[in-house]
Amino acid sequence: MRLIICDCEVEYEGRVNTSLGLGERLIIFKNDGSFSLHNDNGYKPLNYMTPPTTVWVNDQLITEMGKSKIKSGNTIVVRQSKTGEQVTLSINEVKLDRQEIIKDEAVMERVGSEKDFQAALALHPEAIEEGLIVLQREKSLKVGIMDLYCKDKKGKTVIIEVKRAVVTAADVDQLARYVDEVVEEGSLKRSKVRGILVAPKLMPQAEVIMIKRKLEFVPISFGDVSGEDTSKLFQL
Amino acid sequence: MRLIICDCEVEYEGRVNTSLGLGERLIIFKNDGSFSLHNDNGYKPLNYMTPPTTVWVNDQLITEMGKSKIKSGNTIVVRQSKTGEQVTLSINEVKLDRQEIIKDEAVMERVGSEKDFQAALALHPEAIEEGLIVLQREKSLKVGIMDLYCKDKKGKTVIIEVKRAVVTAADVDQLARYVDEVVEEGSLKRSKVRGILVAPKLMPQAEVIMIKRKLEFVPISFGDVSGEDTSKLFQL
DNA sequence: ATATACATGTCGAGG
DNA sequence: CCTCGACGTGTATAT
Repeated sequence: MRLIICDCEVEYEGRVNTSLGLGERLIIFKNDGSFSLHNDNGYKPLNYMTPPTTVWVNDQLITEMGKSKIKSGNTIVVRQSKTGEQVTLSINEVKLDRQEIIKDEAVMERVGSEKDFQAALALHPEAIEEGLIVLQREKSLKVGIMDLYCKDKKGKTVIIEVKRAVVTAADVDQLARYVDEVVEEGSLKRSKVRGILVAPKLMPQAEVIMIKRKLEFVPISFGDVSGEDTSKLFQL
Repeated sequence: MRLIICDCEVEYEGRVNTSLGLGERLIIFKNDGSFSLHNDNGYKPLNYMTPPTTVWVNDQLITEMGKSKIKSGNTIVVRQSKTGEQVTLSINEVKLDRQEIIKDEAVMERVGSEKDFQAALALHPEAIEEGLIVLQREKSLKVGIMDLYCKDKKGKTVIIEVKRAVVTAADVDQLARYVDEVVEEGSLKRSKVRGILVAPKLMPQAEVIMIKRKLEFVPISFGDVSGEDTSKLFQL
């Protein structure tokens, strides 16, 4: 990992074009070829590049990032090998330049993803509705993959779409497509198939569409069904 | 901006919980309160926090980031003031610790956004279809805002949804909602209202829905209509 | 390689 | 403050 703090101008040419006048920034070249450029605001970079990249300093290809010299007046080009997108840096003054070796073998553990939520609901379908039985998780359809395929206590087919955060209009339409396909493919009556959105929150726009498409919403968050101490997850 | 390279363990408790065992990472505390933690892969941080934050070192509130001492054995807590989400760092060994002042007044210029594309299309509607007239941009509806409100040469109402990259299923549904509202609110026949997706590319799933909802797709990219040298934008 | 859906999505504009 | 839609979205997973 190479850290450079410098006064520079920056151009990006790719899916859009951006340009940034003179200013001091932190530049990070990582070992995997990723590049990012930060000012003093926000956790996100102003410009970036995903690997694989090639880096050129004054039209000279850099093979070992740690050994290249960078000084005032240099032009650095970071080029995405696959897409050809590139960032061009015009270096005015280098204020810090360090090559650091950071060793990290750890793998991040994560609890609370949508998959986790879905799994918890599959174990406790009664949290959604009394008498609900989960027949299959991640059932494939032509138009996508439904989260939970169920039957309710009256024997109706129930298709459940799980969202860890908020249900949007797009999510409702997605569920509506699943319900449509199940009705059509199974030659069922629409009244025999229910579609339920399970999430902590529903956007107003989504609610309108939900009602229009005769779908249902059950407000549950991961904490409600995870049981354990993982239940202290935040709801924004 | 404070840069710290250290061996540490990391926990995040918030919308999800994450934990990361011992390893060396780069930590960035920015002036606006944002926090991020990087390993040597990818331009994205492993953990991060958006402002506003408060930072605590061994339960001591830090008021000036530049002046706090951080050393082996310390516990650093970065807390999102509004949401309460927090990252907890257990510092094993500090390998680098620098407080840097970086001044950047520049504002990034950007060309090629969807707004730009929309504006170019409004100037050259003939690129979409001969005889098309743009009546209004960004026309408000109950269910959202349509990009371009037009009439075709036969006098039919045309609603256009512009995408700078790829049309997805969600985008088609979005346009379908707009068409539905215009038909219902204006008590029009569906056959008198057209919905057109303008974008460089259409996903297969999106095409299926498009056909089912009787919408149209016109393949155009920003470069085709921008005319100038800004036309060298990439299509992934 | 391509398509699909998730993300601690974040961010900014508009009401 | 909330809602909504764009983002150089990136990223993993399944096909």
